[in-house]
Amino acid sequence: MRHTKQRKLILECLRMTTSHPTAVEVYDQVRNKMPNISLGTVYRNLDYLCSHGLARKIDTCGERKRFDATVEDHVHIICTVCGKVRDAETGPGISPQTLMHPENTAASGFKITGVRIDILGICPECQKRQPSKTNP
Amino acid sequence: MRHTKQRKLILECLRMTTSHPTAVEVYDQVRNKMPNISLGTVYRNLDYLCSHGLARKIDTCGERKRFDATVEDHVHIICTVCGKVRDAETGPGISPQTLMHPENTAASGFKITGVRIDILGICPECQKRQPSKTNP
DNA sequence: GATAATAATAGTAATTATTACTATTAATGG
DNA sequence: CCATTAATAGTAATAATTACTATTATTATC
Ligand SMILES: [Mn+2]
Ligand SMILES: [Mn+2]
Ligand SMILES: [Zn+2]
Ligand SMILES: [Zn+2]
Repeated sequence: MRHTKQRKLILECLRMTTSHPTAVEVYDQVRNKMPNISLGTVYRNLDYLCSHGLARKIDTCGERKRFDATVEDHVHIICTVCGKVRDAETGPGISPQTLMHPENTAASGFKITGVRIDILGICPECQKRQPSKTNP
Repeated sequence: MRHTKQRKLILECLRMTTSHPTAVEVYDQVRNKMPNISLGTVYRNLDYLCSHGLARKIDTCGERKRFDATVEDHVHIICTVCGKVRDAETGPGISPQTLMHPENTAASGFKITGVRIDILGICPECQKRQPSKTNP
């Protein structure tokens, strides 16, 4: 709601990189410009940016979440060992079966082991509990 | 490596349900049959089962991991609010574009908001660090 | 079946990512 | 400028998972 220096800096930092950083990585980066920003502020603002459509939270296979300023739908290549995330360079209309073909993934240098497809939504219980804000 | 009662019970529990339980949910279930099994044992065995191809660990949108005894590739419907997981009833050869069409998801009762597609693999750095076991 | 070797366990402590709390600061509308 | 109050820094708390360690129980061998 308010345009704070911290919020602007965090979004800038996220837009500057393609590394899909963790909250702590954003924190470390952002401290170069603002040495006493707090980690809590970074977490709070990353959540804020996500809930306002300016960033996305990524569930990696590791233990900590990663963040992405690219909000358009796109495919990620995720390392199941270290949790690293890269953007896949796939065109539109690609099928799950062809997604992991070498010609689509070679550039990443990853050794591909599988594809994960999840449909995201809101379950019946949560729909009852959380009526849409436009229709209370 | 050894066939313990605990390990057998945990796998049985996981195979009995379609709920994609968390480690703690498995723990609660399994304690009915073996009241003083420890939570650490549940975590250790779930990891063991996953690394031996008998179970899968699921990254939900929530904070805790879930587990699935169905190891064949299949599509999940995940609640982005509570992290609940259901199996999608999709046939083979379905495209990402049609995955979330109402006719494929209506049965779940979920309000669908998006599809998440990730390619999984091992990054160049981790390939160097972790040479395949068969070729040391 | 008894025995020895040791993988696995129970119980507990430690770690780590994330969230909550609170007094203080600073963005914003008037 | 000033009042309002959202947001912050700093710290404490929470919660999921992992690590540790003495003890137990599985399994291979006799
Ligand atoms: Mn991305
Ligand atoms: Mn499943
Ligand atoms: Zn890696
Ligand atoms: Zn839900």
